[in-house]
Amino acid sequence: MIRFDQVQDALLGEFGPQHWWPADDVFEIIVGALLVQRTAWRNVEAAIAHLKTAGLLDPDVLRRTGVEAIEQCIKSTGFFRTKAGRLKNLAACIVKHGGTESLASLSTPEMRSLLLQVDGVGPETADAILLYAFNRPVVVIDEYLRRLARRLTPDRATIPDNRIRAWVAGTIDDVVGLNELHALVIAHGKKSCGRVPDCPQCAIRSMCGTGRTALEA
DNA sequence: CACCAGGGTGGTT
DNA sequence: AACCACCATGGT
Repeated sequence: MIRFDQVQDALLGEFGPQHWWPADDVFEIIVGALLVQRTAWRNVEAAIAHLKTAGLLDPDVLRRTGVEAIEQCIKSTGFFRTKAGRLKNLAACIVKHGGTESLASLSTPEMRSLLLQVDGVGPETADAILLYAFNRPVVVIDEYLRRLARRLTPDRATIPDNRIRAWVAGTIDDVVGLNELHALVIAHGKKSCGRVPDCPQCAIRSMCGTGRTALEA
């Protein structure tokens, strides 16, 4: 089986450091993780700037703010009605448990199940929050990673999420590495080679399938 | 014009 | 359990 740290090295060589997450504040990272659902990041930046200007980038404030005001700020992210409600759900959950500082004392499994109880937070968003906002060593699994894992196997077999987790964690188990990996996987997936079978042009090519691409065969 | 973007939910087979 | 429509704006 291909070592995932080698995959990461190859991606790093091709795409360079991604320096995620582009924020310093914990709650801002959490808000960004929610708003970026099915949305390009550049459209999230404007929304966060609006929220910051309006003074809404705080759990206790956001929790008690009307949805219309929130919708106005986040319109650029799409699904703004859905996301305004989800932001309030998240803020309410955080306040209920004493703020981000108190949450930080929870174990990773505890925090994960807590996040998953919030309407609008699914597995990927929860894991992104754990990794990028709370610095927990978590493997964030998205469609890009599933696709990548599949093409790295000899028979292109679909691999269950828990297997992907174990596979990645086998060689990448630290926060910095997992942080960089998720960002690199997305950078790779967004490029055209990420959608073409066996990555005919990129650094991953030699690792796909049996080690030979369809083009070389 | 069509298609995609750092998903999740609820309903239907 | 596997699909499906839906959410909705902004860029290419």
